[in-house]
Amino acid sequence: MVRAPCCEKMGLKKGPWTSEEDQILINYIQQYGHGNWRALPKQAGLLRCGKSCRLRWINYLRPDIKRGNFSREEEDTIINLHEMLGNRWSAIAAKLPGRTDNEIKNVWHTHLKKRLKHHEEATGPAAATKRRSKYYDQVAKSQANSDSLEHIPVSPQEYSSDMSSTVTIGDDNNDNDTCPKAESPGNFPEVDEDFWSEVLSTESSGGVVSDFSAVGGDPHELQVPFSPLMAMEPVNGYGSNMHDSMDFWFNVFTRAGEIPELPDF
DNA sequence: AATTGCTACAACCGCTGTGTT
DNA sequence: TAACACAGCGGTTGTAGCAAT
Repeated sequence: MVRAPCCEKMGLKKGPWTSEEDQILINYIQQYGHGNWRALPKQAGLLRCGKSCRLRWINYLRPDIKRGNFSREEEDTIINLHEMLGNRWSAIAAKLPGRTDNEIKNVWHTHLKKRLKHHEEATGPAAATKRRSKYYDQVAKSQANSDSLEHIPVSPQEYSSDMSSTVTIGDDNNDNDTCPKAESPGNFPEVDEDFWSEVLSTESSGGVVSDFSAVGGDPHELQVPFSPLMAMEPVNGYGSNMHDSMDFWFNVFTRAGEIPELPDF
């Protein structure tokens, strides 16, 4: 079996879609659905590759697409989700009904990155880290208080609107500084290479790390409840992408019963 | 009015994950 | 189990439109 090229270069159109093409695609999908994108253009009579049709439908023609500018609330949500999820645009889009990953990615690169940069210039370079730590601090507090997610800030406004009151690294006078260790690499517990390689190999082989004593330590020593994102960072040194590791680490730690699941935004 | 530079966004490209044979 | 097809994802590019000069 020989794999066919993704796109037949010969005779297939590229570039901006015309309104006629849009209409053909809409009519076809409304009538037959889009079971097989690869076969769709031929059946619909379009000189496009399936990939192009899929992108056009998902990013532009789908009836549930929300057009127009992003609201301030949506922008805040993107910023905060981006802090937690990184460049996982589809995951972010899943939390914003009617918005596509492509659209969110564009908005991020054209507006929000700048907005965030200006904001951090005004509030200090560690603002994002503080906000992130504050979020996880509240997760930890909530778990300690009630074992529920009831008090976790689930809207961006709840945990970003009062950034001015967030903690400062090394500010011993700040009573709110409940999570200094998560912010200060110097206080982050030492974890030897064996731990991370063992965790990685255990999970990649399909296993679940539930006995941390077997791989080098007690999860409490890692302060996992306070800072799962910090805990991910050492993995970078082993060639993994930090953001792609997000699900991996949450799986590891939540299944180990150490932190609650992230709230559903 | 013409030119240049910038911004926003649609679309493409290459890669990865998953299901199927 | 390997090879493949396909869908989906994220990075990048191309270009239209606008503002500044």
